[in-house]
Amino acid sequence: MSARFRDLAAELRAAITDGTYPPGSHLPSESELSERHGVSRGTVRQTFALLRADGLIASHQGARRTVLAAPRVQSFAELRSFSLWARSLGETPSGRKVALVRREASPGERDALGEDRIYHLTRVRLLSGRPVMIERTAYVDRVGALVAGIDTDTESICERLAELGIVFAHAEHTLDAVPADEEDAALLGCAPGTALLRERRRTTDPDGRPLEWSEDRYLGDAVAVTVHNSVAASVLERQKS
Amino acid sequence: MSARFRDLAAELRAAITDGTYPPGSHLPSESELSERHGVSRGTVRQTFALLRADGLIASHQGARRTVLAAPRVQSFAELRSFSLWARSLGETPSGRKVALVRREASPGERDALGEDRIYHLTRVRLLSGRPVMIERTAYVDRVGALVAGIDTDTESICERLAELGIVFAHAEHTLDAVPADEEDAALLGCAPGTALLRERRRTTDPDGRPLEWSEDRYLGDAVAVTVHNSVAASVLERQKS
DNA sequence: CCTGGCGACTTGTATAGCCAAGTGACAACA
DNA sequence: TGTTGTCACTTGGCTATACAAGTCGCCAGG
Repeated sequence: MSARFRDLAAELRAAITDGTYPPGSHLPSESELSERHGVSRGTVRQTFALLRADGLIASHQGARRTVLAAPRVQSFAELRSFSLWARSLGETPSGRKVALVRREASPGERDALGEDRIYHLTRVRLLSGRPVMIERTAYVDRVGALVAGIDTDTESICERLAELGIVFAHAEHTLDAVPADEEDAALLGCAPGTALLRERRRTTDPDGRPLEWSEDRYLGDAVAVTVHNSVAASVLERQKS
Repeated sequence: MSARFRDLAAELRAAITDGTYPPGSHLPSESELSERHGVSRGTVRQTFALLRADGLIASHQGARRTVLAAPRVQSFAELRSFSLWARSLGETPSGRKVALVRREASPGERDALGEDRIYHLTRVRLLSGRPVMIERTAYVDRVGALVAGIDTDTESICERLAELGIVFAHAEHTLDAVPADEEDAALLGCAPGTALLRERRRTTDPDGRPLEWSEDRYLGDAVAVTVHNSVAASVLERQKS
């Protein structure tokens, strides 16, 4: 169906997950896999490149590849979708729309999205009934028009947009800590000054065109963000604010 | 010197940086580059794979590759090394060792590092004289022994360890927000309860063996962390704490 | 028992070529 | 004018081969 090396990667991922190749064990050699699956060595190498980018395996010239860890599911999608993430934890996600307006873009929003008019959505997200984050998102006009047609309290925006053909491909996140202001405190039901984890996110489609610009604030004692990086696939930067 | 495709990637990165190929422009085709540089098309494709993993270019079947953004320097190394990062901002990094002891590992440390005895270092890091973070790091015995021989107030631990043959290859970071406790406040010179960005980090060598386990706390209004991810090279996970 | 060297195996890098599938510009046509 | 079809070009996917360089086990010799 899809490309052969993707199928093979999925197969190996599954084999790692089900314990055929536990962490610390060695994978079959390139030539063995190529013979067993009837593909060339080049295709097997493309497969390994995928697994390596995910941090699943280590490789060294001369030695067989080593399994480092079991695969984690869908990290990119999970990071963008509160609903997906919540369900993966066995929690029930919900939301409460505070406001959705179409308005002039602020200078920061115009800078991030490159448009003069934007849709702005404020939502409180709850995990099993408890408020844990505030979402303040500016959508590009084209996307915002679609968002306006979604029942944001019951549906997953991210999943609906995917069905409508909006593809989120890249995201840049900036994380820092801020004290809760009066509005945050009222929406989250915490004391003003409580430590919040702030995530500012700019998401683009596969061509690098901006789709959304969001500032989310999480209750510090309810949510953490984890990042995995490696010299091979480097993706992080520290920044002064 | 190094592999041809790495040289070519460095050359293209430089060309993007210096404006030869500004963001939004199109790169030469694979065949043109292969001919111009006297390499095969396969080698050119390896080059593009590197640039793509860094989020620098977009590619589509049938159309030439598009430049998305200018390259950022050294993200992985910068994230690990406070000194490198500070110098890249034009600031003067410094540190003050609070304590370095060899002791029994706590349960959490034993879990992260897999050893019973560890070295534990507490340091305050300053940016141009102002304290901005507290570093509390547990080193695996082998590495800690080397750290003990480093003048931690003047040298960069990370750079010294690299010279001594310790290679940091993968890191997993967990980020959340916490209020400053009494000790934090005293070390950073802020009020207790101030919002701090907490980064817990586990770093391993290329084979996945743990090297260090650190809990760093940043002044929220002085430092932020940025993360870049994409569907192609997915590296992030949100986590309940 | 330990050391050194040999050799089979494995991964890294590079080459050359093939076909499929998508893009984009241009020409012909209605 | 607007549409449609064609065609050169480009990237995606795959095969086959070659050699370099590193690893690991094994065996001979001290």
